Amino acid sequence: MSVTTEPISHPTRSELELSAVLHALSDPVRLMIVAELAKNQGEYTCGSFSLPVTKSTCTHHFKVLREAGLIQQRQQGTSRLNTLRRDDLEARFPGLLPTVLQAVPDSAAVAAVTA
Amino acid sequence: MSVTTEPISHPTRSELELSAVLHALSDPVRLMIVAELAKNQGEYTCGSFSLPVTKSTCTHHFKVLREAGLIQQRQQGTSRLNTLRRDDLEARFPGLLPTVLQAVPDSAAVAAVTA
DNA sequence: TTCGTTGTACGATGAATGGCGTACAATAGC
DNA sequence: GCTATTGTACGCCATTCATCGTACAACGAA
Repeated sequence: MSVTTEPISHPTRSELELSAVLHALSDPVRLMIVAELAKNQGEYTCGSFSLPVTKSTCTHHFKVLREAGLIQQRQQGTSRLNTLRRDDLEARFPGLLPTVLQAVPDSAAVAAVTA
Repeated sequence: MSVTTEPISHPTRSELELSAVLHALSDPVRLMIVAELAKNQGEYTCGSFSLPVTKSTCTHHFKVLREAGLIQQRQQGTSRLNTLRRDDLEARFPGLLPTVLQAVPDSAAVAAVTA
């Protein structure tokens, strides 16, 4: 990708805010992303999700998720690898992520990881 | 209050949507309201919360909470009594409400029930 | 009946949001 | 070196959102 030499910044564990996290999760597209990341452990490129939006909108959603502290992004070559910040979330808001994920409707599973 | 003869409508249990619930909870003011309602069992008038916003903004937030299915509103005289829809939420999204409430910072408790 | 209380309705406003297209930067591969 | 891939940046747009002020409706109490 590009990164334009800007370092990828993430909030620290203690900076995580409940409102921000809930807001990040309140969008269906972002909920799909998180649900997919949660389903399989590991790192996934942005492009590996088949989302119902364009590339640029995707970038936007990943940015929101990152800034809210839900995901970690790491640059590798031209792609950006995404990981769920399970541990940090669990430490700050115990049980929140698993509970929300359990409530995600299966219809959101349409966002299958294609790669 | 007024009600203007409009009946108060609520979504049914099966109509509750995760995104809407999370969105409703993603605002600090609404989170305070819900936290306060959760702390004490029972019905509370809108005016019994000391919130950092004006009356009209309050009305707005209570409406959002009601339309998302988080609270139940019942008219009694000039006031409107609010209750948390614990059972419905628990049935539809098990564990969600308790988990979120547990994550609410104490600073939100500033919104004390005055009456 | 006349206030005072409680809360809604409506309209305005500024900020944020989600969406898109285009341009381009960085790297991988040929 | 050239090209394809991956993803960001930026600008634009329409919509939603949180907030407020004012007006007013409904009811209780004096």
